[in-house]
Amino acid sequence: MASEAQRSDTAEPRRGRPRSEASHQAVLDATTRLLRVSSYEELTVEAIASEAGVSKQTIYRWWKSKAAVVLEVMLTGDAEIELVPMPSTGDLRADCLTWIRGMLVEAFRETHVGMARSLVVAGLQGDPGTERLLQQASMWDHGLLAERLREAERAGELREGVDIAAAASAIGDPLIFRMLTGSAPSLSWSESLVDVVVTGLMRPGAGTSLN
Amino acid sequence: MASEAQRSDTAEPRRGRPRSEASHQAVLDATTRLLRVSSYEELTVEAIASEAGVSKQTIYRWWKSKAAVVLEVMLTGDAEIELVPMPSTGDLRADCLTWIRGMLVEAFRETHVGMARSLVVAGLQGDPGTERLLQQASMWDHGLLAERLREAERAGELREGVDIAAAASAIGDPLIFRMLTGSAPSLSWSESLVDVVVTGLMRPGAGTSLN
Amino acid sequence: MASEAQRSDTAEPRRGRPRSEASHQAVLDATTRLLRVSSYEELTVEAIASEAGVSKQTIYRWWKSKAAVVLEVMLTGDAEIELVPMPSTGDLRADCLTWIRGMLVEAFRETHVGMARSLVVAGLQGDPGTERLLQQASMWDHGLLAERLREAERAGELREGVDIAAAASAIGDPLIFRMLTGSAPSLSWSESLVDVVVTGLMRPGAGTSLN
Amino acid sequence: MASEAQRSDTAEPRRGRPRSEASHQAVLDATTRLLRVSSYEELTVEAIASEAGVSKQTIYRWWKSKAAVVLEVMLTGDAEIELVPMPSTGDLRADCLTWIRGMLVEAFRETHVGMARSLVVAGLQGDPGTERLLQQASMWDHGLLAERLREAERAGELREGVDIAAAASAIGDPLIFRMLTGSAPSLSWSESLVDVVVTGLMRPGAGTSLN
DNA sequence: TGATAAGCGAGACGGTACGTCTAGTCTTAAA
DNA sequence: TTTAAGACTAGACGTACCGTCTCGCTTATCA
Repeated sequence: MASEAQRSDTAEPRRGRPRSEASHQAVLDATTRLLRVSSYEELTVEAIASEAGVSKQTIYRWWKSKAAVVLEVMLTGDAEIELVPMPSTGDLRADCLTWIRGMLVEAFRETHVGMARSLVVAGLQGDPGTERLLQQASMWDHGLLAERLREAERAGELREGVDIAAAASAIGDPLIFRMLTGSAPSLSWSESLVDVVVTGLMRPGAGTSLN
Repeated sequence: MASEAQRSDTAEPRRGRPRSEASHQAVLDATTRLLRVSSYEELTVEAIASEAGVSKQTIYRWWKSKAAVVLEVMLTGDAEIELVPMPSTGDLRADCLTWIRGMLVEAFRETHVGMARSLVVAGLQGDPGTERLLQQASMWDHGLLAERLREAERAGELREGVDIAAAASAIGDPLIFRMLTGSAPSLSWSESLVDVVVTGLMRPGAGTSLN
Repeated sequence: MASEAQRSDTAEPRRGRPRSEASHQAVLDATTRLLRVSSYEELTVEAIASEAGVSKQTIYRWWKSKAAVVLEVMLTGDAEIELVPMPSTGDLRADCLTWIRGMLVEAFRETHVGMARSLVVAGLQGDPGTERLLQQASMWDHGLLAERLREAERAGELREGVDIAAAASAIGDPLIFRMLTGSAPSLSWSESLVDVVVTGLMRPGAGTSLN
Repeated sequence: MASEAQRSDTAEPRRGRPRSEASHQAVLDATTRLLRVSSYEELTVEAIASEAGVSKQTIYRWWKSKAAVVLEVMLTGDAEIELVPMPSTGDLRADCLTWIRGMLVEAFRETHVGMARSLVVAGLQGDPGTERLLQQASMWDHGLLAERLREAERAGELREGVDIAAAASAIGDPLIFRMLTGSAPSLSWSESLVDVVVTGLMRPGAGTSLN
């Protein structure tokens, strides 16, 4: 990964020609561009090099595999998976429903599906290093969702002792999974998903059920 | 997929030498065997052919790619992903907790993780045909879980109008997802996941909360 | 070769379905037809079978290899390499010159060149059986040429003790060789070839030199 | 052919890693070695690569087919077809007879026969490029023979206007042809061949006939 | 100001696997 | 028993990428 070579924050001035930041960025850009039109499997290091106007050696000097390049693209947000904003009106159930309706439209766009697949395949290449990165992938954090849940927790709306991360996964992971298989769920399925989890989270009596 | 060529149920007598069922099965067996010790990436068609004592041509005659072979292995249950049995004691919450504790032990064995990864990678190869198969994969059905939920529904324990499939996904998909990334969740995380969803499913007052 | 299986002239009635002479001939015809438009290398047994409306097994039942089929086509004259007639006016030198001028036109047609090449390549496949056939190939006999020389010998025009076959080869082989390499010799080269050999053959004083 | 890529005598400095001359030579050597024990048909590109310690791609990078490799081996004399020396005692007839007696022994050795066959088969693969090379093959020049004939011509021993190349072919081509078919001619046949042609070449009265 | 040390694009290298092709054999049902 | 059909094993084909290794060149720091 690139970071390894840059970790010399204020260290010795590194003799020799310094790393070309232009080349570095060109590789990431080229990869992003290519992933928009091809799957991880179809993507080749040679194509990245050619598209970036960079030599293969330069890629291998800074990344140890194609998976590493793809993961850096993903994890540094170069591919910018546009997230739907999470509203905060005070009504947790309503906010989550608004959010998931937006996700159904946004997350199942072809480009995003392809990106998510690339990320997963790259992460599953069997290399322990990339695997670790996959686990950290911010994409799986369901960050905005978890944040909104924590807000509700602070407002005392939730039952005590529930695991916020687990609850966020209960809503977010099924969404991601259907994204990977390319089959967008129906609106009612999604709403029911949110309803069940939110109901299970909230203090009895607080808020209102969907039905 | 193999089934294409056999669809002539009662049709014309099929001239020429018939397909060798022995070879067909040998390929599936060999693939299963190899997948136990290597990842999808490491698996090669040549190795399958050699292990099965079959010529490469025979593989390509009946399957159009390595992904197709792997998917057939998975989807026909040749790889037999052993599921943890789902108890049915009458207490839905307790049954689900028992089940998920078993899954934490069983599903995160190295072999199962490898199989699940192979299935996903094979399904994400960008081919529309294999993609369709991935969506149908029985593995994602969370079959036993959904069945138990339906049983509770028939017993009138659940709130009305909830989508059983969505609820099963809320518990099952996070589990599969962590299986893919190779990071087994903690027991408390898993229990909280079950608790939230089951609570959200059940009629208020029915059953008891974990806390 | 086909002859092996036919030797039962008036023998036992041969049980079972009799050999299809039609298939036999169809194979030879198809081969001839295909060789007119493709080289020996490009010719495939499957193409012969398909063109002849015959199964591959039928071919292998009667011939032991592709080379054997091609050689039978050649050697039984099915491919009928049209020979230029050899005149016999009494003037050996003039007759030979007339003949070679005709050969320059006739033998270097694309079809004949292709056939000769196929014959040679088939014969050189390293199989002793086909090799023997190549040696016997009537094509190399320079039959008409040798016959005319013998006529001159009987007429007492030739020096004594010369080997007619060797002399025929001295004229014929260079012609065949240039046929194989696809480079037709010039008229003057050919005439000089004939002139030198005929001069060397004839009794001093008999006939007249070209120059 | 390899020469194509090297033609930049004094041209641009050739960027990138230069061609490995070691690999080039290793391929030619390996091919020569393999051809000594196997026919052209039996020779495979994979075997050449393996024997040369070179990758298949390197072979295909510089030669477009197996035929091209074999032809380069032949035409650059790497296979060194040992020629029998041509004496020059002043007596043309005697010299040619000495030469052909040597050829009968030397040229029909198994190795030479195999090489000649490989050269011919390689040249007859139907590719215009290799065909052209076949025509130029120095082997067919009958170089030493033609040279000796020209010496006699300069000495004024020959009739005027005869084509030396044609005469050399009249002796050399029949020899090559029998080499290809693997049937060594008899001594008397060979001597008669030489006698007829030399007699036809020489000025009447010069030299003496065999009989 | 030169020597030394990387980094760079280009592209050849040894490998490995791909998916296709053909040879020649084997197994059906029909004739 | 032979036929046409067609599946079978075996193995070479030529291509595509992989990840490594020179080249000649450029761009830096250090002496």
